[in-house]
This record gives sequence, structure tokens and C-alpha cells, in this order.
Amino acid sequence: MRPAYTPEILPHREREINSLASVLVSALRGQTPSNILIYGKTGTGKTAVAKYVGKELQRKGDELKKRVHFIYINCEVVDTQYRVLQNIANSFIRDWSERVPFTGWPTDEVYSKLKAEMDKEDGVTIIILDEVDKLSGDDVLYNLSRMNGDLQKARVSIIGISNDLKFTEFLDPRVKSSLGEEAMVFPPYDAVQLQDILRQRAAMAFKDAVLDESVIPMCAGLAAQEHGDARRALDLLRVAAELAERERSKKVADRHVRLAQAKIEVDRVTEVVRTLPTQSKLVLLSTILGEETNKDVNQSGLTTGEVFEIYAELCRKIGLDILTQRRITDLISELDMLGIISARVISKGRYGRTREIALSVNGPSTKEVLAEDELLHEVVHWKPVRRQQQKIV
DNA sequence: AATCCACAGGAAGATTAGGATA
DNA sequence: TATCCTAATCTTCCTGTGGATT
Repeated sequence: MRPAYTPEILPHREREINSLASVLVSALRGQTPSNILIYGKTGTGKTAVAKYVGKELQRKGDELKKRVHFIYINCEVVDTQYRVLQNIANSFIRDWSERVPFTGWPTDEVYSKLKAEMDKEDGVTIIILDEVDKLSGDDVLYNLSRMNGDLQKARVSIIGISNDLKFTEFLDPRVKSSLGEEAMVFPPYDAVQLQDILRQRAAMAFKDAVLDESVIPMCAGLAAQEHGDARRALDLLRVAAELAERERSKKVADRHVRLAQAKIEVDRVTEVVRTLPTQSKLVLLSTILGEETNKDVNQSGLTTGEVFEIYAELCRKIGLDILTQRRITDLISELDMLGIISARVISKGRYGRTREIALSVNGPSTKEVLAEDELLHEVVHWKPVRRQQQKIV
């Protein structure tokens, strides 16, 4: 049930598998397949399909005695030019003493080593770059895409995977044209398709009849509402089962799914808040504190100015530089996009135009997470002093 | 209809951290 | 190891604006 598991059968991705395979089969005839870009939101099976087709191709290649290599790289983990090249090069080198070290070599030496090794091995190499958009600088892509010109015998083809449809807009036009020779878009799953996926996995993971009938449709439905993310659906089912197990329940019921949904959301928020930069944490804390005091006075609608004042006060208390209000505006937008606060622009007529800021998560528990930060520890329970209400003269 | 508040949010430049390169 | 580059962060300066009030 875990996201890392890649199943053997991918329901409702036959079309994608076939079209990807039809581009790549030319590798079996010794030709160079086009480079491909795969787009799709999270949990639409991009990685699974790419890995699956890659493995199949390698298997067929072994049967036909054609050399087909297949390398998977997650660019979120391996995000610099050096490390990408190093990774690819090392996948060709058996002997540990020959391997490219983590650091020390000039980048172009790694590049020529890689070329040498590939030519020695011959055949077609398919490189999957997952999360290409996380790669820093487009040199890597440029170098890899022009590699075919530098190689004597061997050939490479690149499969880039991205969940950002506008990814290529910021790319060097040369890279863009060579990388985007073929583009594929993976559509999100609908609720019915998600049910099939869940059923297939559930059959492997659970004993018969431990799931209430409605559990799978419910997980599928909830995940379908959130852009048809299969990973989300599986998480829901897994967490629901874990919760049921923990309370020694014989069956997994709707109730557990609902609890699971709440737990996943809480975990997500906790994680996001914990990893926020200090300044953003302060802005968030200011919002919480501001909302608390506003509630006392029964006056709603926290404005940018109010949050900024509380923020500035907090900074003074703990001796941190105060950022400008312009910057705080942006930090507020970021928190809004992360979904932990909501900020919408409203007009108060004569009294200006501002954003109305409200917390969209639980205040007290968020404070606890913020309190884990040493710097903030002493101010989490501080109460801002209400300013005088502005008099209308 | 005109005014004017309290910001929103764009443009451009300064600063800085960390990786690339010599 | 020194310095050059790049990307991210932050500031300064700015123009724009919805609608209650005048």
C-alpha cells in the first residue's frame, strides 16, 4: 500500500503504456527513440508507467540480445548537473574502485568518463528524469540532449517527467525542441478508475472481507475530488486500515476513512509548518495571535496591516530583523497558497483595500508546532495589545 | 461624481548563499 | 583555494483600485 511500491499491473493506463512503448520500441531495432516529455498531476501514474515500460523494454532487449539500458533518476533527490552525470556514469561501472566519486572531479571529466563508458557498453540508453523541473540550471538537460552528437556508437534518449505543464516555457529553446520531440499528458483518474486501482491493491494487501463494502468507493470518491490522485487514494485506504488496526477493530469502516482523511490533513499541515522559514513562521504566528485577540473583541477580519504590526512587535521581542510590509505581503500569499491561511482581497470602501486574512487550520495545535522552534518559544503565548479603534471624525 | 483610504502587487535593483569554474 | 555565476530573497519605489464617504 505504500507509495514506493510499483505494481505489475497498472489499471487504466493501457493507452499511456502503449503510446510510450511505441515511441521507445525503436530502441529494440537499434535506433534512437525520440526524447519524450511526460506531464501530469501527482498520482497519475507517470513514474509507474515510465518505470514499467523501461523494465519491459530491458527484458525484451535481453531476449533479443539487443543492448538496452534504462536508468531512473529522481531529480528532486539528485538535483545538480554533477550528481546526475555521476549517477548515470556509475550505473555503467561495476567495479567499485572505478566509480566516479561524490565530489572531486571537474564536471566535464565526469561527462567524458560517461561518454567513454557508454561507448564501451554500446546500445541505447533510456534515461528517465523524474521531476525534471526540480533540476537546478538547464545545463544538464542541454548536455544530455546533445550527447548523441558526441557519442561514437551508443545512443541516449531522455524521458522527462514533470507535473508542471508550463515547465518548458522557461527552458532554453534548444533544449526545449530536443527534449519535447514527443509530449504526453497523463489525465487524472476518475472515481471509478480509482476504485479499480484500490481493489487491485486491496486484494494483495488485505485478507478477504476486512474492508466494509463502502470503504473503497469512499476513498476513491474523496481522492477523485482532489484531482484524481491515486497516491492520495491509497494513502487514505492505508491510513484508514492502520487506524482500524490500532483500535483492534475487526473491520475497516467508513468512520476510519473519515478519521484517516483528518489525520492526513493534520500531518500535512504539521509537516509544512515545521519546515517553514522562520520569517514565515512569525507571520503565521502573528495571524494566529491576531485572530485570538480579535475574537475577544468580537471584531472579525484581520488585515495585512494588523498582521504586519503584530509581526513587527514579535520581531522586536526576539531581536529579529523586521522585513518590509511588501515582503510580508508576499509571505502571506505563500502561506495562502500552502493552504494554511486564507487571504482574499476585499475593499473596505473609504477605509481602503486590503486582504482579509483568516486561519484555515486549527490555531492551538498549530501554535504547538510553532513552539517547537526555539526562537519562537518565548513569544507563542504572548498577547498583542489592542490598538485604539480608529475614530471616524 | 469626486475623493481618498490602505493597501495590492509590478518593476528593478541590492544582497546573499551555494554551486560552478578556473 | 579564489572568484565567478546563478537563483533566491528582500528592499525601494511605484502605479493602480473598489467602493464608502463626501
